[in-house]
Amino acid sequence: MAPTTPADGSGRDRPDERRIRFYRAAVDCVDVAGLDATSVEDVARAAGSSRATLYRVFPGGRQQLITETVTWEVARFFARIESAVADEPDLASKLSTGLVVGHRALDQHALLQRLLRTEPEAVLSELSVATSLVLGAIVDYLGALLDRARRDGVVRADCDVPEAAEHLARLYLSYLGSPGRWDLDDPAAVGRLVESQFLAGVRAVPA
Amino acid sequence: MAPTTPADGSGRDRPDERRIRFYRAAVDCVDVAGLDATSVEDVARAAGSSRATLYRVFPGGRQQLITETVTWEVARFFARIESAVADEPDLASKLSTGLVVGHRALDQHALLQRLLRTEPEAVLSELSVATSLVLGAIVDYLGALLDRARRDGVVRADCDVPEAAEHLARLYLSYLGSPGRWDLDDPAAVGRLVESQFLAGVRAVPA
Amino acid sequence: MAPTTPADGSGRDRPDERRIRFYRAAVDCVDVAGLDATSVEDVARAAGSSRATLYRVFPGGRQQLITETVTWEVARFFARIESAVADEPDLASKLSTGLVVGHRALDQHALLQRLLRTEPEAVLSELSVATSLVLGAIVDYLGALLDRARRDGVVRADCDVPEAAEHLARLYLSYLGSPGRWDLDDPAAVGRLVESQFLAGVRAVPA
Amino acid sequence: MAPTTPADGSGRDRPDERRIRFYRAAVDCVDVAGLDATSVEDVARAAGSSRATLYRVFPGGRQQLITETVTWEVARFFARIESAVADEPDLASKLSTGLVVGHRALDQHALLQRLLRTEPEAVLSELSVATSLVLGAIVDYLGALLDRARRDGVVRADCDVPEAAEHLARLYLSYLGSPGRWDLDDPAAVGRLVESQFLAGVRAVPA
DNA sequence: CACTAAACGAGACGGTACGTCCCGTCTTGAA
DNA sequence: TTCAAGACGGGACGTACCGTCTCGTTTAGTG
Repeated sequence: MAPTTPADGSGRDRPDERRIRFYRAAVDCVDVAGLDATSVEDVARAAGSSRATLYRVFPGGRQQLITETVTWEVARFFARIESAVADEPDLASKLSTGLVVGHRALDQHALLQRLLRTEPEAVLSELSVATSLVLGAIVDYLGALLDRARRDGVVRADCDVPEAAEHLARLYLSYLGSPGRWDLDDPAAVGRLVESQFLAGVRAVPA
Repeated sequence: MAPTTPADGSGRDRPDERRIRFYRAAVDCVDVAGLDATSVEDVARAAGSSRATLYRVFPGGRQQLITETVTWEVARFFARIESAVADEPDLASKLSTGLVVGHRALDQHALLQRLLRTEPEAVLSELSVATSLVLGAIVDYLGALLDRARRDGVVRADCDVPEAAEHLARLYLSYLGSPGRWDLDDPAAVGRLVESQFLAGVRAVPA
Repeated sequence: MAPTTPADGSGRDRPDERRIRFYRAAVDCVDVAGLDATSVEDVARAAGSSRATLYRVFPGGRQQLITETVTWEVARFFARIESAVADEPDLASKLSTGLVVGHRALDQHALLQRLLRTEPEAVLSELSVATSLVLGAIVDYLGALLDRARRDGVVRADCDVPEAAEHLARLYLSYLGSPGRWDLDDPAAVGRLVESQFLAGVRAVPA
Repeated sequence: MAPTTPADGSGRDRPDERRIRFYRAAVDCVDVAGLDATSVEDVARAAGSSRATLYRVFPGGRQQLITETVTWEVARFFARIESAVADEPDLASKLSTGLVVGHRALDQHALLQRLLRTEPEAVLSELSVATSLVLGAIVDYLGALLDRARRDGVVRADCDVPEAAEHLARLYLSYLGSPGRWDLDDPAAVGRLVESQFLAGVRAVPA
């Protein structure tokens, strides 16, 4: 629970860094004690700051602090997935890897784990709020991929790209959130999942 | 904010009725003032009871009250959809009607609206918790429908029913939650959505 | 903490016995847990009864129960001293024995000890209330003794008996309550105390 | 029931003043409504403060507040007597005046009156607790007086001063608390009381 | 011996106060 | 000026107890 120290040794840091230090502190605290048991005082102390300063940075108080922190953390979560997927060559492998990596990251993500386990009632909401934004981002990302795939002939020419992208994004988030009968730790199973549920409708018929 | 009165004029009612009276009171309060601004006292008063009794009924306190209330309300929400869908003849129309009715209900549902608008951070979580249960229920429901549809020859014989049911359920919840580009108020559009995104993969090829 | 059982085996007993059973139960409870930590429920259970019955016996509730119990216990306390003193032949020895026995009884009296130690704020009051009554009783008792002593020539003939009796009673209660520099466990010291402080003014001058 | 205002107009005052403001508020409340009917909230409001602050000042809660308040009030009570007695020339008149003034003060003291009348069960206890301290203080005070009186030849040379001082102190408190047959409003009677019961044994025999 | 009346145990309930905790605001003093 | 430190009012929480009430059962007297 050591205070998240500033990046440099200087006493004062740039506003953004200070803001992020609060994010980190909030994540740490929630990680350890849960959301309800985390007070503004706790976060301020963990950030090596005082409550007064926290309220100066987040005039909206606790509410704003939590909201921004979750948003920030979710963004980092998906950014990590995106970078892991960047190297994959084609759409199918990007989807598969995205599911596997995302699932593993979710497993190892202490914050989300903690929250989903003990207080599902507070955090997933934020995540859900973020969902629409996230969905849009993923739709854009997949849209670009699909576009290229169609030009490459991997995807049916009559495929409505935006529609299909949204469809894929929805499925991706749905399976990532609750895998149901699918074992996302098994790459082969994930491959089958992607093939049968995600891409069945868009694959170009092999001549 | 009139107290939700007991069904009958008797002073004492059956335990279940009293519990449900608390549910109703909680829904009303959250409806009016929001979740964070709703105190245990408020709910007790709205239920025509006292705080002490509320704590006797819900030893878990505020947490238990909220959790049970949201679960109860979500159950009622889907029960309403189910009954609206009961009369529809086939799978496609059930799905379409389910989307339309569900979307409209969501629009008119003051509680969820209120919560999604002002405090997304608390309620969707509950909903998310419920999601797994809800998903399971819908999967079962659709599974039975698909089974019969396959026997009737409407669905491909080689369709993996459980897999397809889960798929449909996921899509249903996803589109219900955030329709994206689709206008769920337009039955024709919904028909196209169901046909192209939901059933494309399972339809028996018309001989 | 076993319930103080009725004197006879019958289920119902005379009202007075039941009342006294409540007194005993209250004394036991206060003895063990202190006054503030003793609830009406505790006393009722210790008396092998129910709260409802206790309220039927003591309509004044907790207040009445406590008041009556303390009064009863104080009466018993002084009654014990009186019986111990009954056998002593003359005034001086009655006073001495009364001090010694009273002091020892006070030491061994768990209730008063407990109360004086942990919650001086509640019990001595009752005792103080009782004081006026107790004072009167002791005055009467000592008045009779002095009367006879004067007739016997042990006490000066010009002694104002009521005045002297009150004087002695005051001194008795004062030294019993807080012995100060006197060791009430040492009979010789008590003898000197009685002689010098109590009786110096009333002794007949030996011819 | 107007809030006891701070001495100066400043918003913040010295800790001691605030503490005393709580004392005064507590005395006022108990004065008006009785001890049992006085809640912590009442005292806080009467002190122009909040419950939270009261608990910060008195971590022991209601118990500590009451105990300290009674101690403070008793000290003020005797201090008032002491100052009234300061001008009297000799021991006898100091005792007489002390009895008269103390009796009158007791009569006019709303708090003690109130408590002795309605809830003897709570306050006298505190007073009793204080008794040992008070007794010691009075013993010291009277001891000094007696010492000088003996040097002046007013008191017998063989008088055991500490013993006599304690004796007088006990009598003083006893008669002050319950005057019995003596009318403490009649200075002549008080004079006789002091002469016959207090000083008879210590007076130097007029040559 | 059955039958009624009263006493009792059990427990739910409203109300109230307690002590704790935390939030958001404010002031003060030091860097 | 900016920040840390911390006091303060306000308010909700969960707990505990009180005093009242209603049940259903047991006990004791009476026809």
